[in-house]
Amino acid sequence: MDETSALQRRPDGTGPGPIRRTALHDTLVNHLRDMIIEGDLEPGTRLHEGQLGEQLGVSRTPLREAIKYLASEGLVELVPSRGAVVKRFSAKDVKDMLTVLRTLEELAGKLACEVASDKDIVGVRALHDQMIACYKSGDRLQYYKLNQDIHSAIVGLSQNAALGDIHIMLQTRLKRIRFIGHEGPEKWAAAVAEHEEMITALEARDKERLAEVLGRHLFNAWDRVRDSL
Amino acid sequence: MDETSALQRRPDGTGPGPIRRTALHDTLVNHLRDMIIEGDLEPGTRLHEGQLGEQLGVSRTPLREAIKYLASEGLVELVPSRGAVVKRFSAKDVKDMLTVLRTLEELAGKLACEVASDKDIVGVRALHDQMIACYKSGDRLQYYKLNQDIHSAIVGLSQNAALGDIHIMLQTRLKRIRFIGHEGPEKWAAAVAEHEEMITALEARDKERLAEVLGRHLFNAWDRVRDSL
DNA sequence: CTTTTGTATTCTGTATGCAGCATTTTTTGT
DNA sequence: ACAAAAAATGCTGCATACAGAATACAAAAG
Repeated sequence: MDETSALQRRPDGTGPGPIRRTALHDTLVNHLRDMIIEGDLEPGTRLHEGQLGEQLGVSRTPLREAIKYLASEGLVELVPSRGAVVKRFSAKDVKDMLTVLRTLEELAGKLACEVASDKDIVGVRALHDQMIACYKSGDRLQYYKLNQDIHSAIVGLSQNAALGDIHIMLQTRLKRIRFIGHEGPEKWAAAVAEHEEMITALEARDKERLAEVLGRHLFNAWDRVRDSL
Repeated sequence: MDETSALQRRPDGTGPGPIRRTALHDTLVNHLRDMIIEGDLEPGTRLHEGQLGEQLGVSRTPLREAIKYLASEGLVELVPSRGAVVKRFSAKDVKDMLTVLRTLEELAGKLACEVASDKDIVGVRALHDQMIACYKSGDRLQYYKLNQDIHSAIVGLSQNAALGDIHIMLQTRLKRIRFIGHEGPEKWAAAVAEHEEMITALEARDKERLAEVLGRHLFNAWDRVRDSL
């Protein structure tokens, strides 16, 4: 087995040069976050510093720092004298998060209609068209990714940094849930229709309509995942 | 001036063993947060690990972990190879945060009217009465603290953990700003009047009214601090 | 006098070592 | 054989040590 862990190698594996271009801290945080989101580390799992560190090829010190960072993000929980465990979200937790997310996206939609430039709106439209293409070709994974990107992009249009921060945070906490919820074809179609409506409202800069669609979209999202909890 | 803060007993001290009941991590995080909020560490200041550690009587390792935690909270910024600096918020940043906070408190108010128990509402009323007493006696510091407590309490009534988390985070980021903004007597009176309205609406479980007052209250708060930026 | 370059110092980033607490296993008493 | 106590194991929490990067300083060249 290759002793140099994947963490310390460049992602694209291109030629020689500095092994590390991004700070190890960020890399570690991202990697751990992905492991949690993708279920490599299930909720309730203890984050074993020694073992995990060896597995990733780093010593305990930077690993602990990354864990503390994630704890502040709310993905893991720190238990005194006992380390960190992956946080477990109840159905109510998820519903609560979606309630907040809904309100925030409604706000973002309204702000976006007010302050976004035409060019930026065209950019979102482009993402949307890509997403539709993925829908038609049945590329679920890419669809899912673009879906998230679109929502983030709309939040970005609002040009409110705090709103962006919190949105990302909530999206991250929910990602693991959504990762599971694979809705059936008819629900999928409904979601796509909602997206069509969204982009139309945005292009028309119709604040109220956009907010309403965004809210409904998330409400339906809750409906789609509630069974799988 | 007491230079040695009692974060931890020094090993060379001959006194009885250091009594550590709360985890050092939490203590450090809270202490650093306070230092930032109260202006001991001004925006733009570099967090000097060696010096700061010696000052607080802890080694660099737990200090760094606390800093990473605060970085995730958004109070400090991590610059690769250069450590951490206290984050500086522009006037627009503050306005953006207040915009989000406003929306969240409106949501919290509506939810609170729906799900809060009568007993809990009585509890908020008690805080309110205390605060009024502080207003009449001119105790600004305690007034300020109770003010925050009331807002947090209303959010608490909504029984939405995610909402609570985010609210605390935004309040924390804004605390330092508010710490500066000392409004004059007439504005203070206006704020108190708004609080009276709030508690009335809450006791009547009047969702829309409570949301409206909370929103107006924060909008005015922005007016009160905008000059001092 | 200004600019540049080489050197020294300081600070961050990471690894390692040690002590204390938790938990589990073994031992002992009934 | 079973329960309780005691020892042993493993892990976390903190401190220290070391290496590399960045900055500050100084000397030399233009």
